[in-house]
Amino acid sequence: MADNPAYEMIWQVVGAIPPGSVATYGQVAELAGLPRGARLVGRCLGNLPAGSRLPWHRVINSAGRISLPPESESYREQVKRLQEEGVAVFNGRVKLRQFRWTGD
DNA sequence: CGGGTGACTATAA
DNA sequence: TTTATAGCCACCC
Repeated sequence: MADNPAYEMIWQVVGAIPPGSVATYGQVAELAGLPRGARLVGRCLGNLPAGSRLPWHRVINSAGRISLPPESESYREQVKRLQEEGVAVFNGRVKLRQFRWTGD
């Protein structure tokens, strides 16, 4: 687990994003109680252990784009998973960005 | 303690 | 629409 309690909040919020939907780093941070913690969310996801079941692929940046280097393996993984959930992605840009929130 | 870094954002041009 | 700038904050030298 994390030493930083904020990480657990982030994990909880990210894990609550329903399939077929996406949220921005800033949105996740705010819901986690970290109004300016967008970068922390990015750091947190970057620290995720391989094999984590957290749906990190549902988190994108405020421009509605995937925030990973297009040539990276993680990028392809994210696009693949999103498309499998029915989220349209075109050249790194996510269409249908319905920030559905079931409210926890 | 200081400086650099980055899966971020908002704003301006 | 794109690029440039400036804030942001935990983490790592």
